[in-house]
This record gives sequence, C-alpha cells and structure tokens, in this order.
Amino acid sequence: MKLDGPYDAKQVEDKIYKLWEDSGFFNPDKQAQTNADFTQTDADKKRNRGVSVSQRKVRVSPRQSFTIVMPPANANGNLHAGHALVMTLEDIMTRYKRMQGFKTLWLPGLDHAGFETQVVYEKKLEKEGRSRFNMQPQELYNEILEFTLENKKNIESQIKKMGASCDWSRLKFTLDNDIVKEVQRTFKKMYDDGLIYRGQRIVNWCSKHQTSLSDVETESKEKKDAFYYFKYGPFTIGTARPETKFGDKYVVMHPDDKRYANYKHGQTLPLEWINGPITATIIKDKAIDMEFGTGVMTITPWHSDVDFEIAERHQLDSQQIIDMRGKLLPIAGEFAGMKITEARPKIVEKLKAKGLLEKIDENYVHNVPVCYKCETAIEPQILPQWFVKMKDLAKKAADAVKAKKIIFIPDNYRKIFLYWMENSIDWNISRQIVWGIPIPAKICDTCNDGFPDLENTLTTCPKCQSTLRGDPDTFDTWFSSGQWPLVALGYPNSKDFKTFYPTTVMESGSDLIFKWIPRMVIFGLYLAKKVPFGTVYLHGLVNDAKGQKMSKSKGNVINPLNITEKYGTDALRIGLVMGNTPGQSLALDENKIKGHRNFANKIWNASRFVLTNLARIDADNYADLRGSKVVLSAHQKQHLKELKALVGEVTKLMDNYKFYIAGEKIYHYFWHTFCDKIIEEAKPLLADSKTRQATQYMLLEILSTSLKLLHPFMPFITEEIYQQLPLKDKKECLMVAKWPN
RNA sequence: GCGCGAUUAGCUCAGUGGUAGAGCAUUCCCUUGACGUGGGAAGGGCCAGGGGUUCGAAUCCCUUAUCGCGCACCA
Repeated sequence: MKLDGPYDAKQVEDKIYKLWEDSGFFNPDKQAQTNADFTQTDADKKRNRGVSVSQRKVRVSPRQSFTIVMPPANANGNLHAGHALVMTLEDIMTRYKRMQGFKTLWLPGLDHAGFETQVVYEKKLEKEGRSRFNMQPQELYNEILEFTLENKKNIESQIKKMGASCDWSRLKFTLDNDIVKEVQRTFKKMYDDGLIYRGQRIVNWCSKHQTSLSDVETESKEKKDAFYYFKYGPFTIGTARPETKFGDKYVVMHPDDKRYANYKHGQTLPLEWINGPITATIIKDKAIDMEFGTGVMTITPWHSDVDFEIAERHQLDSQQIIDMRGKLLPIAGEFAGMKITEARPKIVEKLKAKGLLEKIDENYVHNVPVCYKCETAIEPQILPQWFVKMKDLAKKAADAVKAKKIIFIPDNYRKIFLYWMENSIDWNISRQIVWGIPIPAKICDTCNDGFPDLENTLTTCPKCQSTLRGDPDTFDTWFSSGQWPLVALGYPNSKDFKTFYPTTVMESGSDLIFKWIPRMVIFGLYLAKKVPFGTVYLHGLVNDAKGQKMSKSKGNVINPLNITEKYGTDALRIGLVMGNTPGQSLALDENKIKGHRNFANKIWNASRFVLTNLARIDADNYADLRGSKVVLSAHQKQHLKELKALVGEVTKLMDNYKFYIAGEKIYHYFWHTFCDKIIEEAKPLLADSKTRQATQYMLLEILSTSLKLLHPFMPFITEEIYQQLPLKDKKECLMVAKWPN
C-alpha cells in the first residue's frame, strides 16, 4: 500500500508539484475539461434548481476566463508570512475556478521594487563598509541587478513550495524589456496629454537616502520637542524649528483675526531678526489656525508643505535654508555648515541674547513625517521633479468605484478608497536612485525644464536652445507597478491582453489600499479605458500567535518555510485560511498549524482505510464500482444527500469568497462526519457480503468528493491520494477534475 | 482632530434578527485491526458598558469606554 502512515509531506510535495508542472495545466491554453463535462443534462437542470445563477452560468459557458495577476513579489529577500497568505488565497481561488472549467490564468510576477530593494542593498553595503555614494551609478546598478536576479530565482522556488498553480510560462518581471518600454511610453503619453508636468515643487526629501519620496513613502511619528516663542517685531511667533527661520520675511495671520485687524495684507514693517534687521511683509491667509499659538506665524516655503502652499497662493519668494544633507546654508551666517540638531540650541541662545526669546514650552507633542524605511525626519525641499496631475485621474477612479465597477471585499475598503481618491495630491514620480526604470527625459541645464525623449534624439532645449542632459532619475516603483495588470498581460496588443483583461480579482494586502490599488485603477482607466479588475480582495496582516505585529526587533518573525518544513505546506495553507476573515489581521499560531498537520494525517489515514477496503474485498472490479448497480440503505442515501448539501454550501461560500468558512465546513465534515460516524458505521457493513458493495461505493463517493472540495485548500495531499483512487472517469490530475455539483 | 476596524469560552477567532460556535488549551474515560498526529465525554461565556428599535438583538440604530490601524495636521 502506498498510503503508509503517517502522512509525510516531504515525500509528496515536490513530486506532486512536478506532476502539475509537467501536466501543463497551469497554462490556461491547455484545456483540461471537455465541453461535454459542462453540458447541462436534464438531470443536472433538475438538480440545480434553487442553485445560484452564477453556478448555472459555469456550465452554460464553460470557457469564460478567470484571471488573477499576482501582486509582483519583491525580489529582494525571502518569502515571508504575508507572501504565504497571498499565495494561498490566490491559489485557492485559482484552483477552484480551474476545477469549475474556467479558462483560468494566474499570472506570476516579481518586482524589482525600486527604492525598497535599493534600501535593502544599501544596508548590505553598509555592513561591508561601503557606500553607494562612493560608487558609479552603473556599478551600483549592476550589483543590485545581480543581487535581485539571485533573489528572484530564490523567491520563485519558494512560491512553488507554497503549491502555487500559476502559469510560469507567463512569468513577468517589472524590469523585463517590454515592460520598461511600455512604462516609458506611458510617461510620454501622459506628458502629451498634459497629465504629467515638470514642476518646481515641494517634495519629501530623505537626507539619508538622498532621494525624494511620495506621500505614501513617509510615515508620521510622534515626537516631543521644545516649542519656542520669539518676538518678531510687534508679534510673537511660535516654532518648533528655529533653524529654518533665517529667511522668514513674511508674517501670516488669518484675515478674520480681530487681534490683528489693524495690519493690512501686503503692509511691510522693519524689525530685528536673528542675523540683523529685516523687512517683513504681512500676509493674510485662511490657512492660519487662529486658535493655535498666537495666531501668527512666519513662513518657510522651501521647507514646509503648508508654507509652500501659502507662498504659492500669494506668489511669495522662497529661499533654501537647509541643504540636501541636512546642513545649514550660507544664509544662516555664522551657523552655516552646521547640522540642524547642532545649530538649533545655538540659534535659540543667540535669539535669547538678543532679547527675542519670549518663552519655551518644553512639552510640545507633534507628529513629524519620517522616511518609512530609515525613520530619518523628512526635510521638505523644493526640487524640479516630474509630477502626475492627480485630480481628474482620481475622479475617474472614484466614479468607477461609485458605479460599482469594482467591488471591494471587505466592503468597507470602498469608503477608504473613495476618501483617498477625493484627497489625492499631485504625485511626485522622480526618484534619485539608480535602481529602477529610467525616466526617458532630457533636462535643460539653463531653464531647468524637462522633455520626454523616448528615442533619445533630443539634444537642444526646445524652449531656450541650450544643451540638454539625460534625466538621471528613475520612476517611483508605483509608477510601474501601477500599470502591472496591463503590462503583465502585454498591453496593448497581445492576445493575452485581449483575452484576460480586465482581470477578475486583485488579491492584495489591505495596506496597499492607498499605495497600489488606486494607481492600478487610474492607469487601467487611463490606458485601457477599463477598470483593471472587477473585485478587490484584501487580506489583513499576518501577526504572531499573540496577534502582535511581526518584526525583526521583537524577534517574533515566523518564517513560513520553517512551518512547511515541519508540518507540510497543506497544513500551513489551511491554517492560514480557516478563520481568517478578509481585511482582518490574523494570528499565526504554530500550534494551530500543528492541528492542521494532524488533519492532513487524518485525511491520509481515512483514505488508506477506504482504499484498503476496496482492495481487499473486491480486487478485480472495484474500478467499476461507481457504474455498477448498488443498493444503498436509506441511511446511506441520507449520507450522500448530506454530502450533496455540503457541496452546495461550500460552492456558494467559495463563490462569495468566504474561504474561511468553506474550509471550516469541509474540515468539520471530513473529520467529524465522515471519519467519526460514516466510516465507523461502515466497518460492520464491509464485513457483510450483502452490504459490502453498496458501502464501498458510498465510501469512495464521499472520499473522492471530499478530496475535490479540499483540493483548493490542501492541494498536495489531496492530489497524492487522488492519484491512487480507482475511479472510472479519472482525470490526469485532481487539479483539473471537475468540481462536484 | 478625522476615518476605519475590533471588543464573544483561559488563548486565537468565527457567527449580521429566532434557545451561543470552532480550533487550541483544561478535566475525566478508552492499550478494538485507518489513524494515539486517535476515539468518547465534560467543564467553561449576564456576546465591553448604557440606551433604543423589535414579539424576539451577539447581530440593526444611538452613545460611552478601551485597544489596534490609517490619514491629516498647529507654524
């Protein structure tokens, strides 16, 4: 007997994965099921009364496509628990639909992950005592490329380890030539359509990584700082950042503030400031909060978002105070060249000596934006960069969602999506890093304007005739991954694009509801005029057993590959899914996985029992059992009726993406109904020649149906057992067997 | 400050109008030939608090509290 106990995943998984790969059925072009499998007979029709419309449709149009484009996994490290959940959920959806006869494509992909990967690589350099700033860009690029390609291979094999039934023949990488070209074409197209512009605008600058970042690449961190009140002419101004105040020559107040009604907008007044006398100009602007501080502030447009906006509104001058390394510029006089932290107390000291310090509030708590990777405080800077005009694009995306062209699971993410779309600001897509897709543009040294140049033909500035140089920047990763569903399918002209776009489901982590999902919708609508997917399924974070966020510093990181090593992939998969509601974070408990390993063993042993009893008793003809006339007892008929009810229930749950309940139902049925009751009852019946054959038939029927229902969740063990079942209408593999109805 | 989510058995969580559920953990029993990674049984919850709607509320509405996540900011 092949099913020797206990179940040993190691003996099975690699072998079975190879069987699937060799079968070619990961590729939707290889059709597994004949149309005859799905032709509705009268008996089917009768059976299917009361079954949902979507299920009937499956049989009527069998080769309708079902597509998932895999969120491209970052090729800069190992598979983590979050990936494991992604692979499991998407594989469940894919296997389910494949078994239902859909033309099913799950397209795998990997991401060069621009800034993310560069940060990982810079850490590596740091450990080696090297720095990217001492390297030629090309040299750095080549090293990161090598690093990424190595990791890419690694993570591919880890995805396979999870049992992912994706079509490897269609594997895409975000730096594939065709993708790079298409992303660059999009840039040009958007520029021509007036949706991308070169702007001299304020951006988030990380002085450690020496690049600008988009809003979603910053985090806010609560900080307690001193808050200083200074005399500024007749006013008192408050600030937490005295070091930015050198160039402040505008003093701003709310137009309705009665306290300052005597001062007129545009009025100037002389006053004494840090490095001597200056002339200040009064500005009235509604952005001022009358309740805060004294209701008066000076502005530093070069180093503050809010101030920048005020300056834009009133067309005010602005001056850089802090350089790109976080040091003070010559405007700071004696403080020039100092780092902010060093200069701050000295500046306060000087102002105090001049009698301009009014008071200090030591307990000022505020949130400061920091780089999401290194937690360095973001220094806003004004830089010439490429920006995407978001307003109209975002509105179209919001309209599509409002028109229910995209459904969110869970539903509340719809609100979050819409909120985000209504508050989006122009998107800075220039990054000052080498690892990414180059921005195909030329920059003029004289007028600083930029011009897209796909063919690399421009040499002189169309505006001022000066010399142009290539833009050294690369695209924000989200600019390319935002186009992922399009470019992965070969937009605009490929056969795949025509067949599989728009895709059916986008399954992704809920944290990407801002970063990624909206951008895909925007690009999909802009380029293909169609939403990129009809359903967005968002899973939550995978936490540790106590529900704590995994982190290296806490030392509670669970490596999914260790779990599969110990308990088998199937156990991990069903453990990740059962009881995991979409959108909610999940506690990954090793004990729980152990329980599911036991379940796998239970399946193994029950199958052995059934097979042994088929073999021992009726060795010659058990393969024909299903076709033979068997007389079932009323009780046995009842069992089959219950099985049918389970199939209906599970199918409905699967259709509604309620995998967490579907999995639990099958688990429960298999263990506590099939094993505990039906098999136990069957033992004496198998010993009696009068009831033997009917019982054999019933057991095989229930076992084979259960394996089909379990297959999307636990593909390896179910396939291994299926391969050994004596079924008459057996498929090449369970993966493409027909989902029961 | 705003938004979203959570609050149910010791723990992790399901359950969206009809007498409270799962897994794990706990206690007791079972050395039978699929499986001890097993089987049988048991204990354990005023479903966060308050109010409302309803014949009936864990479930719908309002409100309070606590926790988590996100967003925005006050110079």
